[in-house]
Amino acid sequence: MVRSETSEPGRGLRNSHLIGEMRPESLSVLSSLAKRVQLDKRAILFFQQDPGDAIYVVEHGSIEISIIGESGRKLSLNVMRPPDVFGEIAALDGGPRTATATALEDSALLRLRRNDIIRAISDQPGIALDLIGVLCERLRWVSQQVEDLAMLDIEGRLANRLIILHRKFSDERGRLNLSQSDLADFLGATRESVNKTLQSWKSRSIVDLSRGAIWVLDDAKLAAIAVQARQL
Amino acid sequence: MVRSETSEPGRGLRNSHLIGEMRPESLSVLSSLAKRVQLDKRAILFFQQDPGDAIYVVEHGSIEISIIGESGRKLSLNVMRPPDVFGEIAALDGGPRTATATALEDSALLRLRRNDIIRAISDQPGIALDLIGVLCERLRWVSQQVEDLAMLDIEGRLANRLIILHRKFSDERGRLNLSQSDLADFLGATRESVNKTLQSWKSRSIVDLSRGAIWVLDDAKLAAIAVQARQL
DNA sequence: GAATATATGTGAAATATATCACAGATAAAA
DNA sequence: TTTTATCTGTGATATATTTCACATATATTC
Repeated sequence: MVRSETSEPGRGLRNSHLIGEMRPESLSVLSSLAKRVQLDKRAILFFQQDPGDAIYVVEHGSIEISIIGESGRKLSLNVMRPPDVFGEIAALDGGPRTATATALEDSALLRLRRNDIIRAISDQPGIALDLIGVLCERLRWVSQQVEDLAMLDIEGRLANRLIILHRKFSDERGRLNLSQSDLADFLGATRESVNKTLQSWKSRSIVDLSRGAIWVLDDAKLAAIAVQARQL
Repeated sequence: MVRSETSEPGRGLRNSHLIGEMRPESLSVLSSLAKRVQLDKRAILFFQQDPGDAIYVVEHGSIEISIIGESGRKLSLNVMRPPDVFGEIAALDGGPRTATATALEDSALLRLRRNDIIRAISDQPGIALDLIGVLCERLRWVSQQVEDLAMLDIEGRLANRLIILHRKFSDERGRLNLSQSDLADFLGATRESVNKTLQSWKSRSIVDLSRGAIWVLDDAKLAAIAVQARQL
């Protein structure tokens, strides 16, 4: 699955979000420690519960972070793209992976190992603050997910997610390449339910649909649906 | 609501979980910066969305961390007791509060402000690692919550939560002081649904019930129910 | 192009849970 | 004690969502 791993360090690190928030002096310390990892499409980088001590930075491609239940049901938590960082929980606390990471397409990552991170922190204490920033960001994301799951019905959750996914993944023409099944996995809902909601939105010209793709036509109406769902 | 705030620092800090994981040399730095806060029962320390830059350590009492929807529905995320730490997200990243903190009883807290924390980190870089530990722990907790909400039905969620709450809050005689409404708020479910599940467990001698209290009689059976729920 | 796989669209039935409407029970206040 | 408020217990009904069972459309492979 993991195609290759070289020790070529990285210009890629310079563009990462982690790095984006980092002081320049932290940069050289970390870049020199990173190793590049190549993943084929559908390769699984790690499973939930695995031991694992590395943090990853996405250079190219996209990595899905998901929870796979024992029943086989999947809940997608996030899709990481350049210059996102993931894997930080297990990397930093030494515990098992809290989720599964899968390549959605051929991808290239930079890997930083726990010991190297700890060592880098003692050289450059500012790095710890940057990592704290990443963890806080992740906590806000997951907390929002809890709130949505507990408070919103499918229409509300779908409106919320679609807005976010659209912002992050749509191409120049507003096309979001995502099957309705995959979208359903993001909500903790079934494909059928998602389809029915999308159909009703299509009839109101809020979205347009085709095989494997969604266009958001009316961002404002979606936002209104999301807001309204919170008030019920 | 906030009864008083003195600058008396703290032996209390020494017992905290934050501190429990900390190097002794970090200790004196932080203790000297903490201020004590007294809260009356039902006092609200902060609301979700509030600005806020302090982290708190529970000295006495208990603080409920919850999300309150615009509809008024409440989802309880956690109850913090000595020596728990909370409020770390906003304190560390400077953003708004992600949840509401309410005193369930008269409580005493230690408050550490953002600037003091940052300053303490530059004196004692090890403190940053301790904070990273707290954030990772919180991420694991919230991630588990997402998984439970998305994957488990009410019976499964109730079994899970009850095991955890029982471990954390039951007194020597195994009595858990918690109304069924409050328990329902922990699950994102209604009191009625919780009651019906508890009744069925009572008939199987898994729990015993009285006004405002629950006894877990058969921990193992509860665990079995939780495991089984994951496989559906 | 034919065959095969994958994605979408859609109704009917089954299921889980919420909502509603009460009737005790128990505790707190007067 | 009487009153009042707050919990608990429980059925009937309503509702959201899943499950199931297909038909159709669109890609991919042979």
